[in-house]
Amino acid sequence: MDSPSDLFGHQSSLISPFDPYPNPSDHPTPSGGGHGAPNPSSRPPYPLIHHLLQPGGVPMRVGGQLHPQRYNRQEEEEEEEEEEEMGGGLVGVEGKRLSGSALVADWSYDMLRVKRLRLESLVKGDGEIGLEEEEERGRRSAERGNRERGREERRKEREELKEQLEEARGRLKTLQEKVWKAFGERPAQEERRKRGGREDDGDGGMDEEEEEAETAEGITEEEEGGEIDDLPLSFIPPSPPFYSVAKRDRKARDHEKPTGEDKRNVNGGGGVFLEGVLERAAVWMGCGVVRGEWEGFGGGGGSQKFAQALKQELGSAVARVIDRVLRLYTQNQPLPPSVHPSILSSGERGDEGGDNPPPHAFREQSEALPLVTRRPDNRRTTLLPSNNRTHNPLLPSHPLPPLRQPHPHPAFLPPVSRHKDSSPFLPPSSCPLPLPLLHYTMQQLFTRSLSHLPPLHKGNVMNSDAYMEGNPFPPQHTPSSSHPSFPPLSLALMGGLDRLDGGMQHLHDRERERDGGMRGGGGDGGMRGGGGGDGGMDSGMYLGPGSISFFLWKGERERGLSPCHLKKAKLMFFYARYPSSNTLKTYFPDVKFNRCVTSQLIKWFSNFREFFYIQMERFARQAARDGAPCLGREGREPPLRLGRDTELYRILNMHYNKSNDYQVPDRFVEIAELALREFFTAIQTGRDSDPCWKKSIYKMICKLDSPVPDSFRLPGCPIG
DNA sequence: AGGCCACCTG
DNA sequence: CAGGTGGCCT
Repeated sequence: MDSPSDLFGHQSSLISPFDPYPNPSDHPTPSGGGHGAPNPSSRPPYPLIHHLLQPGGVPMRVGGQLHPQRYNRQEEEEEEEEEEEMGGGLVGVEGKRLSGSALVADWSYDMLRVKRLRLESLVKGDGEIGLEEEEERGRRSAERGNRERGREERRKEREELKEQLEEARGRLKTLQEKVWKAFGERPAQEERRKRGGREDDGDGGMDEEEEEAETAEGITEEEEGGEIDDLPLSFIPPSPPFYSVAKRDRKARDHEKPTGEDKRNVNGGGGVFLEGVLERAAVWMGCGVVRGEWEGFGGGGGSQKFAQALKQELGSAVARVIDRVLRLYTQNQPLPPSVHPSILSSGERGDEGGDNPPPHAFREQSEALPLVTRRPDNRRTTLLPSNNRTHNPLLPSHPLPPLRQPHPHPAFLPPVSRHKDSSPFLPPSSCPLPLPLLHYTMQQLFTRSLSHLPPLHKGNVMNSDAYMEGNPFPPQHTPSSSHPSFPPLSLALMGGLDRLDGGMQHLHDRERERDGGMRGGGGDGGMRGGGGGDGGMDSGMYLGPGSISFFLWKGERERGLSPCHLKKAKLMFFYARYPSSNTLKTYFPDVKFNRCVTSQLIKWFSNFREFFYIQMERFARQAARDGAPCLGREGREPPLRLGRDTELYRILNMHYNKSNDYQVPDRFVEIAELALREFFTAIQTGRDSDPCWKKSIYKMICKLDSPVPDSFRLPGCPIG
């Protein structure tokens, strides 16, 4: 079952698989009785924990009695120890295994002691019965005394816990208010009132009476189990933004956790995000307090744990909010005055920045969503995907359902009709819709997100936007082995949460290392561009000290390429025919890049291009020969148009989108048409006799890479 | 020299 | 889709 340590992947069983006596029930119990009990002396009793078995070494054995509660407390203490170990990151696995073994071993030890006493009493004859009874009476009396002392101690503990609870409540309240304040939201009281469907008194928070009653009644094992059962809500790992409800549900099933709250968080208004965050944090805290895990907020471990819990929940929620806001922003946000539309075309023209755009705005945008592409001459140029929202690949090319796009904007009309007459070397650039991500503070983003969050939409055939909604993770991303990490974009924007984070410097270092490698230009010369045009591919990904990199789960980037990555690469080909190695690194965040992997990915795209060009040439020749009956419906489609009902379209879709789970972007259709016409013209004019006749076409295609949707930054497979 | 490319081949 | 090769570029 989940426990607070789950959150950090430290749910390592308290019973070590290497423990020679993994299951206490395997050992003779007092009630089970019977002969043939294992002789403690014949099996060296728990050498690993021998020192713990020394007198006074095991606090839970009170007066030789078994105290389940004490065991529980011991267990909790050990959990705390584990978490402290995690926090410090200094204690290895052995330490945890040791504590788990100690627990079992002590129990076994007590069992054996009782068993031995019973055996002794059985072996002794009737003559000794009187003495035995005397001893037994004395022992019982002592046990009664011990029990009473135990009760007394427990009562004191409960009182202490109660005090700690009160203190914890106060601190939680303070924290909550700080959180609300930080996000400019309504006060906590209002929040609690709204949440208080089950709370009649409007007192908010957890039901105090109920909770206190629980605390006062003492903590039985059953109640402990109940508390633990409540935990999962608190320990749902950070879900990736755009994680579809269906996938979330499946994921949640894997976690054996209820999903209602998460669904609500996804579908509901933004306020519910924080609601869920604080609620779960409160649940966490409540559990921790009731279970006596905390030594008070000032006790170090407790406050740290709560801070981490709160941070995690906030991080998860904020990541979703940010991504949703960004998506909404690309749909609805008018052009801010600080960003001039011209930067779009300049960026797209490959002007390498230049002096045109307002430097700060330009840089910030390019930091957010630059796109590095490459020319056939092996040079790179940095484009500005965020400015290319005219062809916003985040948006479906067809009209959205009303709920998804309540305020249609002319800029989002299908781009085909707009650009078909433009020069093939000048990518369409009308009606730019920049994305001034970093002009908005966290608070602004959050506030905006709270105002209008449309419900999710999921269709059978996913367009790019739907992809963003429902980016699942490949089957191999099992909950135990991998938790989704946040997309870098969110990571960059989530730095505001760092204040809640203490350290995790080693993770940050790893993140910085990754970032440095990418920003350093990868292996092939890096990016060009003057002015403030390019801040590097991942400038927006830089993570400050103690940053959100905390949310990257260990091992996330320790993988090579999988069939899912191939699939993703194919889908990515719709946007980028010539992705740079930096681009690949950006959009395959769960892949550990080395020279081999990079080459592999580049080879894939090389193969994709090869197939693409072969088909283009083939159909162009066919069109030149037969008058293009293979393209478009005769008499209705203009010549050399790649209708979605054409054979070429079918072939391309079959190759790059075999499972048909992705709608081919209009942009790709445009580019295919363009390539088709170029091949066609070259063939008709006889240029194809030139051995280098294809190069110009390649060069053209190379310039037409589109921004890859941000959703591709998510790790794993794009479509389930 | 190393990276990336198109091209060829299996 | 992978392996190999040669060309081009930095």
